[in-house]
Amino acid sequence: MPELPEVETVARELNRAIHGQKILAVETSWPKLFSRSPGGLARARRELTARTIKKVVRSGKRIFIYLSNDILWITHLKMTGAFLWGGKAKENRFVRAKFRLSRGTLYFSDIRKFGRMIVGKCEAILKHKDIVGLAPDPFQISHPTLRDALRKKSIPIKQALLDQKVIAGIGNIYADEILWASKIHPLLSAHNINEKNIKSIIAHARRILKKSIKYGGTSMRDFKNTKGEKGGYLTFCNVYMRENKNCRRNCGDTINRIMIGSRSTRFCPKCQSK
DNA sequence: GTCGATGTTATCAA
DNA sequence: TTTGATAACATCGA
Repeated sequence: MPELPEVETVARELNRAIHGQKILAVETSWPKLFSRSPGGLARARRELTARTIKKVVRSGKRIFIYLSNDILWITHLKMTGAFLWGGKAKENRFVRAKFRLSRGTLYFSDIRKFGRMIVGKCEAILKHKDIVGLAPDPFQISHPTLRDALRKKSIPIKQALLDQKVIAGIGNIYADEILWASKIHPLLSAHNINEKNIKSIIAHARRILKKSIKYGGTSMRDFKNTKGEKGGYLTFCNVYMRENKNCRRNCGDTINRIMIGSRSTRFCPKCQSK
């Protein structure tokens, strides 16, 4: 599910809901959730238990939870991971872990079990191979940084935008939306991108992602916020899930769907010329 | 029942 | 360096 706007939505809600609380216990039926955490579940549980939650923020597509004692707890939701908190966040059969906090239980639900958490001393976790080398997100990245990263790639721009070491936070939905807004063909080679393209990509990415955050992200099937509600951005999508429909620029053409790097890609052949 | 597709990404072989 | 396949999993719809 979750790309930058969805993860931002969750991180903000989580920060409001759980900051200041203490982690009393960690219960899970899915130890693999911590398979990429140094020392696995056992050590993660030791690091988490009895810590106080200082703040929750988003970095790229990941949720960073800063705890007392310089502990950092990072979660990647991957396709279907979701944190659930409060009223409607009832237990469901996809709950893989429960975090008993001072004022309630935080549930981690994950239908496809791709989600992963890593926990440890902040300094060490920031050097973890999954974390080190990640690029800035569209709000942080500078024009020269993105230009240099793209220049090194001879892959289609669509694929480059999905590379978290080029620019973080963009996934399949927003890559297509950003390219449509920028009138760039998704197969255009990344190193053929010009200065105007870069400027356009950054500007549209910021505008689109900001608006999606405002509407709580895009829900196709599974994405839910911490209250179990869907996001409202899908109706604003111009290409995602709109194959064979009219281009919203009324150019007369219809949205096409092709595969790029084994990901579905939607675009308007008329507006997005090579 | 079978097949293909789904918002992500790590890993490995060619 | 890049590409494609595969794997991690489960669900849904045709």
